Amino acid sequence: MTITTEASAEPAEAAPRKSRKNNPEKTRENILQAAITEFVQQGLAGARVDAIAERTQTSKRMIYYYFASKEQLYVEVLEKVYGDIRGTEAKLRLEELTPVEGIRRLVEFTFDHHDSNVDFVRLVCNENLYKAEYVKQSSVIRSLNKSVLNALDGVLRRGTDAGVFRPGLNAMDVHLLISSFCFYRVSNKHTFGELFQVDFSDAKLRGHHREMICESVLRFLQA
Amino acid sequence: MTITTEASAEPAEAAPRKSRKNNPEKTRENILQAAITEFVQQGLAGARVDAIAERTQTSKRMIYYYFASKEQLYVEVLEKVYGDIRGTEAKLRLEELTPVEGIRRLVEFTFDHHDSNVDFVRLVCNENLYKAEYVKQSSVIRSLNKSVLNALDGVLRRGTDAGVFRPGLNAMDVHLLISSFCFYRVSNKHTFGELFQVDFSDAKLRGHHREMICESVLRFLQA
DNA sequence: GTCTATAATAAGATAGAC
DNA sequence: GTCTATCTTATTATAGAC
Repeated sequence: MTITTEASAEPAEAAPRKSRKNNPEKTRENILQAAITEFVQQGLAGARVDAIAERTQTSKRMIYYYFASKEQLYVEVLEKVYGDIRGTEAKLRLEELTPVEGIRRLVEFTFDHHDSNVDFVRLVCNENLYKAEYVKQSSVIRSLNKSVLNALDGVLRRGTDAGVFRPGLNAMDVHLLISSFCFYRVSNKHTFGELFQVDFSDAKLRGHHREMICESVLRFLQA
Repeated sequence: MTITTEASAEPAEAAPRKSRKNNPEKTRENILQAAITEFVQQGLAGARVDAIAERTQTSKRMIYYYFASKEQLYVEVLEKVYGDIRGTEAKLRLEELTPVEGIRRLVEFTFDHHDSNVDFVRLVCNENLYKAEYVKQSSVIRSLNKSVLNALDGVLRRGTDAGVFRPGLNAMDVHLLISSFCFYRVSNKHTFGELFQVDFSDAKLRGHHREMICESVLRFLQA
């Protein structure tokens, strides 16, 4: 009589079965990266599942296998891209700096972040064209973004207490001021560049804008 | 002998021909308006020619008859929307005001314009996703937008000469500062609103932002 | 888990009558 | 100039073998 023969026999037979390089994690990640590229370049409506598949080392079938639909894949792309920013502000350690230097560091960080993450900016633009429909679908995304306001609020308070910043300042207002400039400069570089014949990717202009937004914000806060 | 009989006979025969309400101008305009609505809501890739036709009092065939393709229709939509702004800045008569009041009027105008023209903002966003590809195709659009810089430059000069504004100011920088805030507040209201749980259409907040950008710009210019 | 082939449908563009 | 019907292609999604 053979008891539990099956279990002991399996492992030996499983190996020889042509298991090339079945790697679910890697395949999923591979699809996600390809999707980011496609969605960034084409938007949700413009993106083609076939095109995503072509950017992949796997097939279209796998996209549906892992993500069920184009829309759900898009939501996961959003979550990933938004997630990449999480915590980065926390690492700025603004509380170790003087209020003025803290603002300067935060502004410069925000500027650099947008400048070097065109993909993120484009996805957010696309998402606004959809009235944030997909961002709203994700419970993950909403849970972020609160750390920025807290950090900023701390710096503002210290500055006001020290008398270098005026009283009555609001963290969300200041964040809006900083974000709008940093975001717009990237999101609208093509139309603005065409209409006024300037090149926003020019390093010199970039540096000038970086300094400019710092000065602008600091003047806004000034007592 | 009958000389020029054809010309005199034509008008009488043309009328009885069942010309219901053939109005090329009106039909064209009708299509263009429908297209604006559709492109604003869906973007270029998302817009459906069938959907545009449904918004029309005419048929899909007419869209191709007048505009040849979806893309060309889109370009004409862009031209129309950009064109609507032309000249409006010129009517501001900034030269009649003090420099500070001139800036205030320009900022408030820009703010109000973006706030009440969400359609324009959305189309520009969409256009940036296409890297201004279609704006570049239009020779009409580029010819605009120069009046703003001239008007602004005049105010800045007068302010600097009067000693109320600091020297070394650049019109494009100031325009960028104003535009970015006014544009971003409208373009990103959905994601920003969702992430920070605020409603940008709230009248009170709107007034607050209007005052805020005025103050921000004036502080930036201050000597 | 992965592939190829294909179904089902949607969408841009056009034919041809009036 | 305008309409209805349709052609053609592209695209999302799935079936079924391995």
